[in-house]
Amino acid sequence: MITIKDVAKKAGVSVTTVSRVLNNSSHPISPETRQRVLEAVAELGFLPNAAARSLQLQETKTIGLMLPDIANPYYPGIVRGIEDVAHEEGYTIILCNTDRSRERTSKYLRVLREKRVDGIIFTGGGVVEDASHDRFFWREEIPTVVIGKHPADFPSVQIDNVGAAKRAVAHLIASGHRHIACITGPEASTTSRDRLKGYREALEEAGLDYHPGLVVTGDFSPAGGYGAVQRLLGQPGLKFTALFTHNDLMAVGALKALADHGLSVPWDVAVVGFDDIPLASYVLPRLTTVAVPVYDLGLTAMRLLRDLLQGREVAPVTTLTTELVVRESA
Amino acid sequence: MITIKDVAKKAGVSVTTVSRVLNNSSHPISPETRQRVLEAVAELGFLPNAAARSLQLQETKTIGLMLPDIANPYYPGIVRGIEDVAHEEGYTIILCNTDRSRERTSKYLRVLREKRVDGIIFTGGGVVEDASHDRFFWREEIPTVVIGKHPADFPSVQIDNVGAAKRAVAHLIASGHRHIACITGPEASTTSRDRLKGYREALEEAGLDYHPGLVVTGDFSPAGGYGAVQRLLGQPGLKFTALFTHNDLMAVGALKALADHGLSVPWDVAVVGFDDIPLASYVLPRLTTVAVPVYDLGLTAMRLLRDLLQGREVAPVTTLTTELVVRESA
DNA sequence: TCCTCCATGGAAAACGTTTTCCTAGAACTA
DNA sequence: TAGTTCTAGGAAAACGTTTTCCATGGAGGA
Repeated sequence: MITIKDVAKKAGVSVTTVSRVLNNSSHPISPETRQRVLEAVAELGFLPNAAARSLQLQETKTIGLMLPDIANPYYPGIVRGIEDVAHEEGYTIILCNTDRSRERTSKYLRVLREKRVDGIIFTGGGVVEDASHDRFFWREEIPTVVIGKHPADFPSVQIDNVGAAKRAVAHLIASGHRHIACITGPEASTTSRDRLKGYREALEEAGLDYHPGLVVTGDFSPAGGYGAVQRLLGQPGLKFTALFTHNDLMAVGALKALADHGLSVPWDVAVVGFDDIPLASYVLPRLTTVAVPVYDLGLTAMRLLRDLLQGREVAPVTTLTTELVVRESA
Repeated sequence: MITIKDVAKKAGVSVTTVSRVLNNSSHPISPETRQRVLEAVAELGFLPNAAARSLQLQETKTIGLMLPDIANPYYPGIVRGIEDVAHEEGYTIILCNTDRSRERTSKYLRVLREKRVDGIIFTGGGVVEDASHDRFFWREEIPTVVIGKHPADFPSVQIDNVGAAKRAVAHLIASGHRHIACITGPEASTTSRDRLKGYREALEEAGLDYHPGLVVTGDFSPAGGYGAVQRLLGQPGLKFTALFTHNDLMAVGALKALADHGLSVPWDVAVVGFDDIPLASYVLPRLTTVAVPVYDLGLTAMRLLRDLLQGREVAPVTTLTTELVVRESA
């Protein structure tokens, strides 16, 4: 590997000088010298060693991105948003799939700390039980911003889950539905809790009774949605004409389950999802859902982190707006 | 930040010794000393600085992953496969979205080289025009494995695109179809070229004529598939009862276009896609498609890279098998 | 003429590790 | 007993940068 010394030798100057021209330091350099250095750099194809640089500068221009699972279609949009501004700002991203597992999370956190990442963006950790764990692992203070909710008090970017859910359910009610089932995420998910809260608020506001039998818990996966619908349909006396699922993946599973049972959407049962993942508009019938601005979520998260790293003050929580996009399923 | 020196001081030993116990070097260390060091490490919460380590060891335990766009549902599965073995092997992944842009690609390549990544996994670069460009940027020899085809001769993991396409089209023919349209990817895509080749071979083998008017080019996106179908339908005398699209995303767009035209699938026109992205089995009608083992593609790519990094010989090309999964659309 | 200041450049320390030599004593071997 | 081999540990060089000082020579001011 070719180093700054080789460049210095070739240009007939000291490494100091090479470093200065490469970083266009304010220290004066004669035009001829600069020229010679640049030529040497080009001829040798020199690229500074980032490790050496980081060691000296105490910054890595790298950030860690922790999310549950990149294979979940909810996340790639976020990642793209993050990556686009990171790239623009000269940061590089280390991808960490946590699988929401405590072990994987802390193992990755350790690596990120060893690598001395400048910052961390964390998402999908809104799991109440893990509070102590999370706080524990972050004691070291590395600048962090969170997408969604998190027990520790990092700056966060979120959406108004309860409000959005409430509007979604209100839409169903406005369409005349009185018996609205609900498929939630895992019990521990704060996101799902908020969406459930919105569901209940919408019901209450419309003077409708909350019927616990109508809410079944899923796991945010299509299979979970499919199973949930089967459980719903399996209860003899249970009647419902609409379905609110806490994410699109489950909605898609639900759609299939409904079709398998010969129920047609939206005639027999209307369904509205949450997230507006890309596939939502391609499924048949096209899914009515709450559009979460995933790309923007990522974008602003990274911007916040950048501000944090530049020592600026950032808002403790910034809320992005969602939109109910009405398509064919409800 | 706390360093190895602090640990050494606290344990009353030299940094040499600390380093030795931390790396369980073969150099003998008395149990008591080891104990004292470990305690100091734990008490201080010391984590070695990876930059300093890399500088000395000349390895970063980091690999670069270059792909067109993580938001394309074809890729997350691959990434997961890569990440899982990387994590297991102690490697960390830097994510690079190239957008298939020459500029972004070379900018990222530069960063990866500055960061001295131990290796690179490249995918989605099978674009013939870029041969010189790619070769140029890789002249520096950093161990690389490629998923799919690539002009430079790196070890690669691929699938048999022509064979798979041929079998898919043969399936349509076996179902009695004689007029089979085809929606391709961009002209420059080698993947698409291979799939087109398979299409023609299947036709030829069945003694059917190849009709250029039946193949229209898309761009691997749903919108591209939608538009392609419209163009097909817009040609007055054109008749086709089946459609082979070069990826599922376009198939999904095609499904929608067909529905919008009042054509029912598979009765009026049968469609088969390619990739078997997760959504393929949730779209209605469920999509018949060629299942590409994306996770395994990533898995083996990373394993190959690991072998490469360990100095082992690896096969120049390893081909994974695909499977035609017949669902409802054809 | 002497002094000061500026333009230009370099030497060396520092960043935090790993590893190559060394050293010193203890335990063998002959 | 004398030499050799282990065991246990440390000093310092090296990895490749950036940056703080310091040096030199010429220009400008008195």
